[in-house]
Amino acid sequence: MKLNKSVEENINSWISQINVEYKLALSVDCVIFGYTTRDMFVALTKCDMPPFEGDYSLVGDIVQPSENLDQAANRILQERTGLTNVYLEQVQTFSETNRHPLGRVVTVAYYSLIKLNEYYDKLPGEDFLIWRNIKDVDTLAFDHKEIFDVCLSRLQKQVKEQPVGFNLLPKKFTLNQLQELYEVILGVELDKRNFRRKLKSLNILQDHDELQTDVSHRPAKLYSFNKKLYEQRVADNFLF
Amino acid sequence: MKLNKSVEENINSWISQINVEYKLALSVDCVIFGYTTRDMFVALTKCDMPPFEGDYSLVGDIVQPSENLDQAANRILQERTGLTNVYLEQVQTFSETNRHPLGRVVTVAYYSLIKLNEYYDKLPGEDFLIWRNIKDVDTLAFDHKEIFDVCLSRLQKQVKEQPVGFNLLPKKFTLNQLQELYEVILGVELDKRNFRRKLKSLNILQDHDELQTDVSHRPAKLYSFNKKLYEQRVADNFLF
DNA sequence: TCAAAAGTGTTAATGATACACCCATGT
DNA sequence: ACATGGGTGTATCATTAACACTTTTGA
Repeated sequence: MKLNKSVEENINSWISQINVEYKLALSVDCVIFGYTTRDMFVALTKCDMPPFEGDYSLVGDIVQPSENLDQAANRILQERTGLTNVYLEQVQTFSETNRHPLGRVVTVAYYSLIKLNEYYDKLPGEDFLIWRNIKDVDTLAFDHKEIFDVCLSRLQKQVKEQPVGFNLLPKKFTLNQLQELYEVILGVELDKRNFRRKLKSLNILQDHDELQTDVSHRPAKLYSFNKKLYEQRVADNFLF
Repeated sequence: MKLNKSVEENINSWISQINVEYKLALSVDCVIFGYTTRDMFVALTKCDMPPFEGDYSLVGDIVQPSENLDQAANRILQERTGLTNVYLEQVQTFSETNRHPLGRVVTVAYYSLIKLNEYYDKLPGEDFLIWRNIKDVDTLAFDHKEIFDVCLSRLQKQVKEQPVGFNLLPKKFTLNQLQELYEVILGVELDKRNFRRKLKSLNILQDHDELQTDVSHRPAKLYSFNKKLYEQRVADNFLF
C-alpha cells in the first residue's frame, strides 16, 4: 500500500496504530445515535488527519489483537461515552482500498443507541464528543457520510421490525414519547390513535398504572418494554 | 496472536498466505447457493487444515491488498465456479479471535446466487467443488456452519423483500417454477392462486406470450423479471 | 382416455388508514 | 377559565388466507 508522503509525515492518533508492516488494518466505526425529546443526534469527533482536517468523523478505533468486533465496538463506546451495556448492532463492512489516507484500513460499521436524557451528565464535554442533529449531517471525513447513511437506513428498517427503539427511551415512558421517537427516526408523522392501537395489539408493553409527574398538563400513563412478553410473541408468531 | 505449535507445523494452502507478521488477516467466505429444479445446494470444499481435516468448508480466500471486498468475493466466485456477474450480497463479518486455527483471521461473509441448471456444464468437477443440498448441511469446518445459517436466514429475509430470487432461475421461467423456488428457499408451501395473484399485482413480470416446450403436459406461459418495471415500482411506492 | 401440471374466482378475516372530540391537570 | 397535551372509537379500504375445479397437452 503506497502512502502519500505528505500524509506519512503527519503524526496523529492513527498513524501510531497502523504499522505499515501490516498488509491491512481493521477498524470499527460507530454511528452513535443519541436521542433526547424530539431530537436525534449522532456523536462526531473532530478529525485532524489530512486531507480531512477540520471535518468531523464518526468515532472509531483499530481492532486490537485480543478482541473481536463486538468487543472493540463496546470498548470504543466505553472509552468515548463512559457507557457500558449499550445497544450495538453490526451493520456493514467498508473496504474501498483508498478509503483511508494512511493505508489499507477496512472498517466495520456499527450503530449504537444511547439515551441522552438519562446519561447526559455522564457524557464527556463538547470538545471530546460533538452531538450533531442527524438532520444537519452533511459532509464527514473519509467515507463516513456513506457509513452514516447506511447505518441510519438500517436503524429505520430495524425500528419497524424489532423493538430496538426502547433503547433510546428511559425505562418507563409514555406512549406519546414512544410515538415521537418513531416519528423522529422515520422522519414521518404518525396517527396517534392508530399508533396506540398498533402498539397495544403487539402486547409487548407493560402498563405500570403509574403516571407522569411534573408536567403542567394531564399526566400520561407510564409503560415499559417487557422483554419476556416480546420473546414469547416472537416464539409464537412473528412480530411487527 | 499465539499459534498452537502443532498447527503451525502443518503447511497447507492457507499458511502461505497468512504471514504471521500481520496482526490480522482478512478473508471473504462465500455461501454460494445453487438452485436447480426443486433443490437448493450450497457449494462446499474439502478442508485439509487441522483440526478440521475431512470436514467441509465454505469457499473463501484472503483479501488481496489491491481489492475491496466485493472484488475479492467476485474473484473467489470466478476462480471457483468460472462464473462472472454473479449476484453477491455482503452479509456479516465474523471475528472471534479463535475462529481460525492459524491465527487471527476476520472474515466477511457473502452469499451468492447461481443458476445450476444453466451453468452446470461450466462448473468444475465434483472433487473441486461439492454441491450439498442445504437440507443436509450439518457440521462445517471453522465457524462456517454459523456463517451458513446466518446467510441462509438473510437470503430468506431478502427474498421476501427484494427480487433476488430471479437470479436463481433462467431468464424465462414459469410461475410454477418461481413458486417452487420460493417454497424451497422459505421451506414452506404456498398457495398457488394466492402466489400468482400476488406476483401479478406486483407488476414486475413480463409476459412473453411464449410457452414451455418439451413437457409432457399442458405447457405453461413463460415470464421474465422486468428490471425497469421493478425500479419504477420502487421509485413510486415500496415493494413486496 | 389417462396422467400431469396449468390455470382460474370468491369469500372471510385481518390489518391499515383516515378522522374529531372530550378529559385531566397545572397555572 | 384556559392552555396543554392525554386519551379514546368507528367506518372504509386494502391485503391476506383459505379453498376446488376445469383445461390443455403428450403419451
